[in-house]
Amino acid sequence: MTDSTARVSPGVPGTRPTRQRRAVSEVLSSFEDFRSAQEIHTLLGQRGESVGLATVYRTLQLLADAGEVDVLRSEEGEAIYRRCSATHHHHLVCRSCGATVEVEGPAVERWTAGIAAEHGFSDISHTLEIFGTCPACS
Amino acid sequence: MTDSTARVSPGVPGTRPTRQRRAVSEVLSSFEDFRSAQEIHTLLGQRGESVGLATVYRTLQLLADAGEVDVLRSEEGEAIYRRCSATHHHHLVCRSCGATVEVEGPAVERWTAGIAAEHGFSDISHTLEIFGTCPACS
DNA sequence: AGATCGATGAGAACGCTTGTCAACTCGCCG
DNA sequence: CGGCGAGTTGACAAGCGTTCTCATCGATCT
Ligand SMILES: [Zn+2]
Ligand SMILES: [Zn+2]
Ligand SMILES: [Zn+2]
Ligand SMILES: [Zn+2]
Repeated sequence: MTDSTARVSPGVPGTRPTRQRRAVSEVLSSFEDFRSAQEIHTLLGQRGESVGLATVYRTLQLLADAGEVDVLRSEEGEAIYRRCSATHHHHLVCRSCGATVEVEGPAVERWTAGIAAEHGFSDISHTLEIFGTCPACS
Repeated sequence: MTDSTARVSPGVPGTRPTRQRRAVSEVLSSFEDFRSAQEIHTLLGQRGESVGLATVYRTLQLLADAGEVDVLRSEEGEAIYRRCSATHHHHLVCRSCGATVEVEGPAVERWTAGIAAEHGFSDISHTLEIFGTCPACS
């Protein structure tokens, strides 16, 4: 406390760059579509960069908390992950091939906020995903 | 087959009116909020209308397939159910007590359709749910 | 009533996710 | 450079929601 230097990074959990974290991060960067934790775990094994399943889950959670990946639930309830741009957005996903397009819409953001306020709800979050068949798959 | 009377109900699976199915249906009608299958199972027990957990799941699936209940996933991935109106709508759900408001918005419907068309996607569906804290829970 | 076939319930099985904990690593300091 | 300490890892077990299995029950039709 009396120390003048404010070291932030070291000493703070979840900040150490390890082989495993880099590997997970790289795999995420190499895909455009949403993938489950288990798929990522398998892919890592195939690449020869074996990483424990628990570590994959932990790393994905870190990345999600840091806002570096988007998490959403497949219709079966499985969590799927994808590296996304930092700003708030939603997704247009192809049901057949998984291709994903990030979409934005100030109008929708305003609408949800308005609806929530109108009913006195606070601390709002929302999910909005669009599913369809992409041109290539039609 | 050569019989002229077209009997639909008998012989078709998932159509027999039993005590258990009526019980589940009634419990659903007595609540305004989304509830998990397990909560419904517990509630049935408390009412003295004990129903097996597997049967609760089966019945909820039947009702969902028939469009009589809406199913959505809580943020933790659990499936939650609620008897809803027949027309297309979305939900404003309290994270803490489960209180639910059905909301509609032609603007949003138009927006999603527009985005999808813009990217050449066809056969569109969408999910849109708003989560927050209701006035009573603030 | 008897036959038929869907429906039920108890428990096992399943798949995804999280917890446990000893061994390990990275970064730091002497 | 070697040791120290806190964060990190991995194998495994445990947790949880959901589905499956199968013997038994019961609704409907004859
Ligand atoms: Zn496609
Ligand atoms: Zn949004
Ligand atoms: Zn509430
Ligand atoms: Zn809609």
